[in-house]
Amino acid sequence: MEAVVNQEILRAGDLEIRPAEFIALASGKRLQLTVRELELLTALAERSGRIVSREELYRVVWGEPYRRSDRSVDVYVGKLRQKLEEALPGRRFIHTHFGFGYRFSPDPRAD
Amino acid sequence: MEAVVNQEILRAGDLEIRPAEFIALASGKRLQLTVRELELLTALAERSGRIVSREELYRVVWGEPYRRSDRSVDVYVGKLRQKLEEALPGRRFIHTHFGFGYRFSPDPRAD
DNA sequence: ATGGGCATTTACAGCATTTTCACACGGGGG
DNA sequence: CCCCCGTGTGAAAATGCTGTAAATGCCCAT
Repeated sequence: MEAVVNQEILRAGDLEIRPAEFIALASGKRLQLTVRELELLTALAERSGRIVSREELYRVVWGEPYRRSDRSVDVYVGKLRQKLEEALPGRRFIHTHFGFGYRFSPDPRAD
Repeated sequence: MEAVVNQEILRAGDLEIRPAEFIALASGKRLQLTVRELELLTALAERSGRIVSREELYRVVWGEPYRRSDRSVDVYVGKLRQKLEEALPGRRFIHTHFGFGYRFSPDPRAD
């Protein structure tokens, strides 16, 4: 399934994402994310647990054309990590898989 | 796309390979492979049972040009054996055929 | 027009992966 | 039984990927 939907509410640990309202909450507190950041986080959370390639992420969040040299995904993953770390210190949601891409995991144990 | 399929799940004994997700499992436990390692394992598993020449393996995994002096395939077969041995001790999946190449066999009896 | 916020691009250091290399081993033909 | 050449292995060298910060460009509201 290409993930469910935009009217959905995504939960992942202490995180709650409401794509329809352009809102993400960390332990009930609202995260100050930009549109891109929110969309990237949503895309990752919708694919929770599996490794997602930059190519796929770029396609979904930015829309089609993707050049191997484009580092946008990396940069935005960095920004997300920063804001998530600030909101929920010590947890790590987004994992790097060298050569493959990124994986979102709500569960600290499944790392 | 090369040969069969990326959406496929390959099974071989206690091994399971999901090329689409960049994952290989040994008895359900996830193998920590790099891109090359995973691609080589996939190439071998897709040709399970037959002897595959270095030339063919190199062509499929690396892409064309192959020099007789290149030992990359050997080195990576070594790395795979090491990681497989660690995950599934005593089994032997990749067999050497002196002068010809390698053969992948999921079945311990068919050696 | 100007400033502010966001998106994108670039630069670079650090490190994981990949490739290359040297050497020891061993199977098979003579 | 020996020798030769193909092979396994470990490690060094080269390559390429990623995290981070900072520069640049873009758009909108004022």
